[in-house]
Amino acid sequence: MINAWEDIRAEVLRRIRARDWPPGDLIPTEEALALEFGCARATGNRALRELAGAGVLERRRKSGTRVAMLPVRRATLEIPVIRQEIEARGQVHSFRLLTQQHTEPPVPVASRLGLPAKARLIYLETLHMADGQPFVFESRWLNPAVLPAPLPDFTRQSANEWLVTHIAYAMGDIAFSAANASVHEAEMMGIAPQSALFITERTTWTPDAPITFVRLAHAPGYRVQTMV
Amino acid sequence: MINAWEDIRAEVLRRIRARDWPPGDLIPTEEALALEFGCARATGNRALRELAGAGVLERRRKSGTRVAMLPVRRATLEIPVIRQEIEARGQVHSFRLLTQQHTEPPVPVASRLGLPAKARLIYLETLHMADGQPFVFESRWLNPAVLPAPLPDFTRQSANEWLVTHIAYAMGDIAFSAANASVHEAEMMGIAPQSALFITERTTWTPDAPITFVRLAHAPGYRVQTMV
DNA sequence: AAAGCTATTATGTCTGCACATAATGCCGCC
DNA sequence: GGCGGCATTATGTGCAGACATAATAGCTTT
Repeated sequence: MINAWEDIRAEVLRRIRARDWPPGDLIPTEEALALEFGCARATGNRALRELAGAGVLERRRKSGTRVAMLPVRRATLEIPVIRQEIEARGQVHSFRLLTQQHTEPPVPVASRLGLPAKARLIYLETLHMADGQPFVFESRWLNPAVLPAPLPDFTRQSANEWLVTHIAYAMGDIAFSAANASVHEAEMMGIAPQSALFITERTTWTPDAPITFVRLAHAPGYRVQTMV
Repeated sequence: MINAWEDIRAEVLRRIRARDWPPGDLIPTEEALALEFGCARATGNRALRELAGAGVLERRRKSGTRVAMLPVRRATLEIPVIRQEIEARGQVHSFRLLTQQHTEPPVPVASRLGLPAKARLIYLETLHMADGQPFVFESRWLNPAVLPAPLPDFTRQSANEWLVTHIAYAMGDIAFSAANASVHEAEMMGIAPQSALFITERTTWTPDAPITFVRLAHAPGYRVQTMV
C-alpha cells in the first residue's frame, strides 16, 4: 500500500511513461485509485489534479480522466530580476543609466500600453553588466502618472528594482523573440552589428493604469532553460 | 462571508496588489484567514498554496506566509506540436523532409544526449511551412536504439508527431535562445543570411535512454507570448 | 557566553464525509 | 426515428478534525 499524493502522482506518471496507460487512454476513476492505493479520494484527487495542471492528464466531469495525447505541453520558467539572475551566476551586477528623457513613445509602444500616441513618457536606457561585461541592454518606457512627483534617482537603483519595491503588484504579459542588434545596440554592448539577440518584452499594468513597457536585449549566448 | 478558495485567492491577491500587504509582509495565518472568511482551514490553505505556486507568496512552516519580494516570478508557456501551432493560426501545415542520414553527431549534440561522440545517429532536416511559407527549420538527431527495425517513413508523418504517438512519455529539457541564420538555413528558409532566428532546443529521454535532440529555428518575426 | 534541548507554532498532508456541477446516455414521448 | 427531459456518474469543492514536520524561540546547561 503506497500513500501520500506525491507517491500516487509518481506511480501514475510511471504508468503513463511506461505506456501501461497510453495517450488518449481513460484511466481509473478517483474512487478506484483511492481503493487501489488505500487512501481517501481527496488524496488521489490531489495527485491527478497536479498532473492535469502539468498537462499530462485531461479531466472532465462525468467523462473521467484521460492521458493527454501530447506529452509535455507546458513549461514553467522563472523570470528573475536581472540583478538576481546575475548574482545567481556568482557574478557581480552593475549598471549604467545611459539615457533618461521625457519623450513621445513610438506608436507600437504607445498602443501596447493603451495610451494615446502623443502621451509623453519617460524613456530610460540602461546597460546591465555581469562582472563588467555587457549582459542586457534595457529600453524602458515609464508612465509618469504612476511615479512620485520628484522622480526617483534611477542611477542609484535600477528602474526595475525601484518599481518592484514601490509599485503595487502588477499583471502583465511577456513575449520572447529574436532580433538583429541595431547599430546603437551593438555599439552599446560592444558586439558586432546584426548579432542575433534574445529579446524579452514585458508590459505591466496596475489594475487601473499602464506602468511600463520594457525591452531587454540579451547579449549573444544568452539562453533561457527549463526542465520538464 | 465570502467563500470558495477562488474567492479567497482573489481577495488575497487584491490586498497584495493594493499594498494592504506589501512585499515582504507577513500575512495572517491560515487559521486567522479561515476565521475571517468563515471557512475551513483547508480552503484557505488551497488558496494560499495556489498563490505560492504562482510565486506571489512564499510559505515556510512555523515562520508563516509572506508576500514575495518580487512580483510575477513564474510564467507558464505552452509548447505545442508544430502542426497544431500552425493550425491554431488558421493556416495550413505542410512539411518537406530535406535530409535523412546515419551520421555521427557533432560533439555538443552527443554530449547533450549523454552518448559517446562516435555513436551513429539518425539525422533529419525538415522544413515546416505555414500556408506554404517557411515557418520552422528543424534539425533533429534521433537515437536509433529507440526506433523500430524498419524505420518509420518520416516523409509521411513528421518525426515529431511519430515520436509523440509511438514513444513513451518523456522527460526532457527545453532551452530558448537566439542565433544568426547560417548560410544553409537562410537558403532553406528563403531569408537573408545572418537574420536573427528564435531557437528552441529540446532534449528528450525515456527513463532509460536518450530519444532525440531537436533544434527548431523559427522564421523571423516568431514570438512566444504568455500572460501573467 | 556558547551550545544543546524542548516547547511552540504555522504549514503540510490525510481522512471521511457531504453536496455541487457538468456531461453523458438512457428512456419515453410525439 | 427524432427530440427533450431525467437519472447517473466522475470530477470539483467544501468541512471538521487529526497527526506530521520544519523551524523558531526560549530555556537550560556547561
